Amino acid sequence: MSESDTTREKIIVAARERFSHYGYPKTTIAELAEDCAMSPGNIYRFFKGKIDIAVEIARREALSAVEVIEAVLDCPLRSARQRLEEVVFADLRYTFHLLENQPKTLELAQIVVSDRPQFQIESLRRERRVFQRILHEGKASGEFMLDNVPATTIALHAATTKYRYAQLFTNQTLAELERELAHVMTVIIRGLIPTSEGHAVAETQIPDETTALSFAASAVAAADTENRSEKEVKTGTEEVSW
Amino acid sequence: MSESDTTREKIIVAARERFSHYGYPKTTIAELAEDCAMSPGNIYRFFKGKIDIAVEIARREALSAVEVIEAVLDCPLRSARQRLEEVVFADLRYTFHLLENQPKTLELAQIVVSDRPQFQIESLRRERRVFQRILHEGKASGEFMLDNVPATTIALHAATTKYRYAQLFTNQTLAELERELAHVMTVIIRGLIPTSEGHAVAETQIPDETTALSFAASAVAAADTENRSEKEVKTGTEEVSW
DNA sequence: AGAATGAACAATCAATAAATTATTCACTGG
DNA sequence: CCAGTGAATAATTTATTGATTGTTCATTCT
Repeated sequence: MSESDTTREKIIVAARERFSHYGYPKTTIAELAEDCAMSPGNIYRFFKGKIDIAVEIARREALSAVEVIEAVLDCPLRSARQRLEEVVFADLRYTFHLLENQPKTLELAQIVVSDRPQFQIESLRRERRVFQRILHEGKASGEFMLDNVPATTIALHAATTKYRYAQLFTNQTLAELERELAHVMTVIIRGLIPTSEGHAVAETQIPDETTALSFAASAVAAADTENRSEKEVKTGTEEVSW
Repeated sequence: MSESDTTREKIIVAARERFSHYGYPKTTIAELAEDCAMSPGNIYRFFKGKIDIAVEIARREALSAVEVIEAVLDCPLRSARQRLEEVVFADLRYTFHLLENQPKTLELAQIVVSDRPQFQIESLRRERRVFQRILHEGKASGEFMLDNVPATTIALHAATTKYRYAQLFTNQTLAELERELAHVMTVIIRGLIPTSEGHAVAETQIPDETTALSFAASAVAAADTENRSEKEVKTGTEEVSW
């Protein structure tokens, strides 16, 4: 068992080297086999296919990334607020530098996610757990006030989406993103800190789809028909924010 | 002038029809010319190139989308909070349905943005103006408390990034996204509503890059070398959230 | 003159062929 | 039996070519 484990490791090491140097697509099984001084066929005794080697590498690196973020929790910081801020900024900086310095890593991740969607879901879940732990501790200590820890965790995670792998969404600089994130965190933290008189602010209810927008849509439609002669169906608008 | 203007409109109408039916790439200038009963060369008296026709169409649709959102403001809603919620949910639903029903529209937008990055920046800016107006009104009426309207606008807009063209980032259903967005808005609104004793919660400061993370990174590095024999440089992690 | 043409040229795309690669499996040596 | 092989095959990628398309411009209407 130990024997075949080290062989497997040898393959992973060789693959990591080649993937990060030349990229996943340009690395061939034959090359990996040669690096490990074995035949191509033998690789398949350890991995079901080429993609599975990439999945294993990605899985390990995702785990170690969360470890980096989690380590912030062990650092002697004074408040839950500070922990939260540190973790979020660490995420921004870590992923920003990653995309900046290791483009092949992004490529690998995209390939893995594109035919193992579950991979992404699990990675995000792991990350959320870190958030949840901070919120939980903050609530227990009375520093934060929230009625629903899991829901707030999801909210926090979603609201900071733009600051994970930010270059996928924007071409702002890291400094600009940091300034922006500080503003986002200011609002969020204010929403978590308890008020002097228990919290009075009710939750947001999902508005009815027909309430305001249908009013708005019909108003615009009316304005539209005034000065346009086209008879085609309204197809909507564009502009993208990825 | 009026003559050449209607010719230009004729081209736009023909292009919109073809683009939405067959897509931008599969529509040829020769076809547009035929639709307009003119020669291919004549198109170039009205547009510098094929892409500029797409830009004009996208520009108009982006403007009319903001009109739809803006119309929410004219609807008789009671509070700034409600306006904010309506606008954000309208955005989610509008863009969600757009991607669901009009895939060609997304394609067009991506093509336009990919060689006119400025287009996206301006579209986002227009959208942010709607947010800013609501925040400004809410502040004036005393319903919201914020020291810095432009900064809070940016924060609000950034925190809701995931809910514009959500399918680009996730494959959650609309209902799931709505539930999530409600949580996000709950936290944000709580951060905007004034406390009984003027606001005491200080802004988030951008943490020093070295403070917690360097501590964390070295801790993990130490743990790593314990049980791994690879000598390669740490290349970071993956997992993507688009 | 201004408006429009359509042949000409360069750039891009699609189709196909050629080469490379992933994967399998009957086989070998220990 | 187990670790490993490498030639055979299936799948994918790359290269090549021919056709299509975007764009220009000298020329023709009106």
